[in-house]
This record gives sequence, structure tokens and C-alpha cells, in this order.
Amino acid sequence: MTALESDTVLSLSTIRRLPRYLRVLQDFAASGKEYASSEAIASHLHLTPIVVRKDLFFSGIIGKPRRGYHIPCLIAHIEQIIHLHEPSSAFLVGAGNLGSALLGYSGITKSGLTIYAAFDNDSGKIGRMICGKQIYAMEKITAMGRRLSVQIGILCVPYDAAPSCADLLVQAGVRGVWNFSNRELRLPAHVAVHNEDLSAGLAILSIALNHQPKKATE
Amino acid sequence: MTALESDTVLSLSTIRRLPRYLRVLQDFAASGKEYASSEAIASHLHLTPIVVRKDLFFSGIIGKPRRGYHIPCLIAHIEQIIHLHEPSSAFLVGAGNLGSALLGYSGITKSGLTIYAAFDNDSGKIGRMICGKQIYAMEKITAMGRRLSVQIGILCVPYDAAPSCADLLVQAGVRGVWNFSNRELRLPAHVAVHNEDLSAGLAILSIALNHQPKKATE
DNA sequence: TAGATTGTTAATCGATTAACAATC
DNA sequence: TAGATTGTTAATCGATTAACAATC
Repeated sequence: MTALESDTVLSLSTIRRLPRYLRVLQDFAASGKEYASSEAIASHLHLTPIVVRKDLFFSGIIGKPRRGYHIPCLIAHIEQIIHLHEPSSAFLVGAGNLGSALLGYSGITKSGLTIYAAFDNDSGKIGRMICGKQIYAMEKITAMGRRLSVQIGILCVPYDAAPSCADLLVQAGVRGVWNFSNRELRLPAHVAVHNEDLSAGLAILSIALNHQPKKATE
Repeated sequence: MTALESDTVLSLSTIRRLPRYLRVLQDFAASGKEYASSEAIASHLHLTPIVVRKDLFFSGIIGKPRRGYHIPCLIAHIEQIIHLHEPSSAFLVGAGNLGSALLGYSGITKSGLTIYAAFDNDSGKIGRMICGKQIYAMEKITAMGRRLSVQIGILCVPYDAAPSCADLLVQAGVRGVWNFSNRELRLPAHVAVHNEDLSAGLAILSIALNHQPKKATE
């Protein structure tokens, strides 16, 4: 009893590339193309054709020799893998600068995620709307989460508030936390956590900038 | 003529972890500790002690058997590696939701990056201040960049505007681009690019959520 | 057919983990 | 000394790259 497609475990690196494939393919589709070769996809994403073919192969997508991959099928298939066809729901906690930006970020909607509501401790924000989303008091989160069966929590609170807010999200019933707080979270095993660490990106850039100018002498 | 410390090439994975070490170490310091073992650091970051020792070793940091690493030295050393002691300067392009949030994001300042100014095409924004940063018209970017010798460009414009804005940043003299646009950039080799792809994080979370409940039958 | 492009196995590379000797 | 913790080499694991046969 092997191998329904979803038994194949996609590697993290492959998953990370799927949304990028999607964007390129949508560009191709918009320009009227019907088929795309692994070479064409790869060159637009600074990848090798081999990695593209492997990613698509693991995703269970079949191409045609000499023509490449049928773009509409490919798009549909990738969207299905990252579950864009069955949109998920989220609560956002912490409507500060970053949180407010995410409330209005179209990329989230495009990724099939609907933010139902946001929560904050700041009485100046509670009751207001930000980017069309209502801001509620933190106390309401558990009851509302259970009532609406919300799936994902977007954590945009400061470092010190992160652990307690994450716990509240878990009590509210989320099964995944998208963590922008830079704080390491200890959550029950059934809750998936993805840490978004902006300072990592800055560190990479900073080192690239400062170590790069060293010209090889040999 | 080998091995000044900076000849050692740190791996991307190691660099990504350095800011996380920094945060834990600052917590330790705040709670009055003087030394930290690789085990203590690792347990706070869900890492193994071995990976911590290796990262610190590659960073040229020496610990003491039986005591661990001297926290103040360690902090100073890591800050030096990611160049927090010589802050760099940035221009931000695209003062939309995400861009505006980054203008007010304290994490950037903490990482030693000063945003000098922001640029936008929207005449409604030009001349205004957002989070204490002046918004200028895009046309001004080249002259201002060269005058101020700005090092990093933070690209927060929509997908379609990304290539031309990135080119303008290069003309303004930046040597690194922190790219939030989701668009693949083709820039000269001397310009470092770091892509921040939020949809990758969402894809990982979405797949974790939807493929995880599958209970093993064997 | 010839040629281009896929599917798939094998080789390489890099990062993590294991093991253990060195040291305070 | 005994014991804990580092520094460092070796083994494992996973992801990328190379190679090439299969196919349209």
C-alpha cells in the first residue's frame, strides 16, 4: 500500500521553491505561453533545470519530452500541494507596525490565507479597524478561536510578550503559528511553528557586504 | 598566508543562527549569568550542543572547559562578525504597508541598520514622514544615494515595479539589496541580494498543517 | 529520423550528528 | 582526582549536481 502522491514527503527546500515556481508560471501564462521547459523555469529563478525537474517530479507532476510542462496543469497542481484551493483562516496577534502591515499585505490573501481578526492589548487599538480587520482585546481570543475554528496564528508581538501570546493562540485552537516575534517558542507537538527571522536576512546581507570586497590575491 | 579569522567562510546556516545566539545570550546576561555552556544555549534554541560549539568555533570564539563561554566576550564577538558595531545605512523603496512597517521596525535598528530615507512614487506620500523617516520622490534616489554613500537598499515595491526600482537602487550605489518584492532580480555581480519570501513560510506552514494529521498506520 | 527535453539513477557536496580526546 | 564541557575528527544524512537512458 504505497505512494498516494501525498505520501511522498517533499523536502523543505522543495516546498520553499513551490511559490516561486507559481509566480514564474503565472507570468508565463500571462504572456500567453502554454508550455514551459525546466530550463525556462530555472533560468527565471536562478536555479538549475535539474532541481526544477526534481522538484516537479517529487510533486507528482509529469512533463512531456520536447515540450516541457503544461503550464495550467502545473499551476493547478502546485496550488493544490500548497493548499491554495482550500483557503485557511488565521488570527493575527499584535497589531503594531509589522502586524498592521501584514493585515494589509496582499501576498497573504494571494497565498489563500484569510485573516479573520486581529488581537492586541493596546486599548487605543481595540475596537478599531486596520486594513479592514477588526481589532479585538486579547481576552476574546480563546472563545473566538474555538467558535470560528481558526487554523493559524500570526504572532507579531514583542519578544517579551511572545510566549504568553503563543500559548493563548494554542488555547484558541490554532494548529500552526507563523512566528514573527524572534522569540523561540515551546509549544505542544501538534502545533506547527514557522519562525520568520528578519535579523537572519540582515546578518547574511551584512556579512556579504563586508566580507565580499576582499579580493583574492592568488 | 592563511587564516586571519575573517578568511574562515561561515556557512549560511551558521550565519542565520548568529542573531539567535545573540538574543539568547542577551537574555542570559540580563538574568545575571556570566558563562553559558553550549548545552544551555542549544536548549533555548532547539538546537544540539554540537551545532552550537561548531558555529562558535568557526566564528573564532574560544570557550573554557567546565565553564562554557564567557557571555560578554561571546556577545561582543558575534556582534563584530555581523558588523553590529559599524552600523550600515539603507534606503527603503516602496512605502506601502510592508515598507512603512519596516520603517518603524525596531529590529532593524537593533541590527545596526539605519534607514536614512524612503522613496515612493505615490505623490500622496512624497514629502510626508512615516515613523520619523522622510519620504522622497523616486527621482531623487540616485543623487541622494551617491551623496550619502548608502550601502543597502530595502525593496518593498510591488512585483511589477521591482526590477526597475532595483536598478535605481544599484544606480544609487547600494552594494546590497534586501528584497521583499517576491520578484527575482538580475543585478550586477557586485551587488549582494537577499530575498525575503514570506510566501515560502506560508507554504511550509500550510503543508505542515495539512499533511501532518496523517497518522502512520504501521 | 534527429533533436530536445523529460525521468531517474549515481556522484558530489555541504551540513548535521556522533564520538571522543583534550582540558580545566 | 573526578567530572564536566570544550575542540576536533569521523560518520551520517540530505540536498544539489552530473550523467544518461527514455520518450515524444
